[in-house]
Amino acid sequence: MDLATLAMIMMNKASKMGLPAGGGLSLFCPAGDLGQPPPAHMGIPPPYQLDSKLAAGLARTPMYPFPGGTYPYPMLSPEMSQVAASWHTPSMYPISSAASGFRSPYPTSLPISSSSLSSELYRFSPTLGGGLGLGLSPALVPAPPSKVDIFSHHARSQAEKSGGGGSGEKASEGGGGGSKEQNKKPHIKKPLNAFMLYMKEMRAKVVAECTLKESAAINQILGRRSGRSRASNEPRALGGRERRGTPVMWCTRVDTQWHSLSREEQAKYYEKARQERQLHMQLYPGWSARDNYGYGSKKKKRKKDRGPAELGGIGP
DNA sequence: TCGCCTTTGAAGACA
DNA sequence: TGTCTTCAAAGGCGA
Repeated sequence: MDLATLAMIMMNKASKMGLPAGGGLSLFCPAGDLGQPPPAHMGIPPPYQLDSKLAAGLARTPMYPFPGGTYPYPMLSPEMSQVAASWHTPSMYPISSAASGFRSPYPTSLPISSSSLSSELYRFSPTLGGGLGLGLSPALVPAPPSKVDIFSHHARSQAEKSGGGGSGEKASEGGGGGSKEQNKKPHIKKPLNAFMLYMKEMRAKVVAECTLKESAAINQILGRRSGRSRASNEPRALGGRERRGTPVMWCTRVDTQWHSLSREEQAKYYEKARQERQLHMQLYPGWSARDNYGYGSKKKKRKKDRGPAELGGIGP
């Protein structure tokens, strides 16, 4: 990526930051002059990924506005910023799996080794977020954290994985109680998948066009498959809402279904999701989706418990 | 205040 | 290997 391209991305991002979410999505532009949504990395709101409670504590932390980023990407060094920006060039994936030591299912091309990541990146491990100036620009951080701090999250994660160190942090730190552990260990959220990224972009549009607020209804609109559950646009009640007597009217004012997107359009989001995963892996090496299993030990979705009728039996 | 609702996709767990 | 489960976002709403 040349400097001009990079500058353009940054300028676009900057301009988008002031726009309402979903703004500029030509797909719904009244003028309809473009007919193509903007690149997927253009319209995502500012980064946010940590648990909201934690995010509140980090609210004052300057974050690198990674285009389309979902995580609280810290203010990276100029070098890392360029790397992050360059990830938006197709086929440029910065991870050197051999060097970094964590899985990398994707081809790599950028010459980033573990040394180039070094503390510049690892210092932003969420473990450090509490008191070590997470996200502060390097210029504002008087002294880099110790090596132990830098790798604490990674080390702990690895220990937990290997089973060594005994049930890892959950047992040693949590002491059997999940809440205490959560207070100590920031909750690193999963990277968003393609559909989630798409939903994030389109939500505002659906809210505006359909005057809907309920996320369940919005998600249903965005994710519905044509012919899957309904042949027409008659009002439909959500499962739960139906039980509660609150039918959700089907919105016909926008055509926002994920499945109605062209392959190219969907590919943008898949690509973006892939970049998100790559960045997530770099920011939180050693993190595993398993780490979030049972987070809060309350959200237990049990789709299997739902009746087949609720499941639709109308899947693809 | 907590958890459900709803969607797709990624990834871990398990048989 | 295939299937199942959980979790990501989001905000309203019932318990």
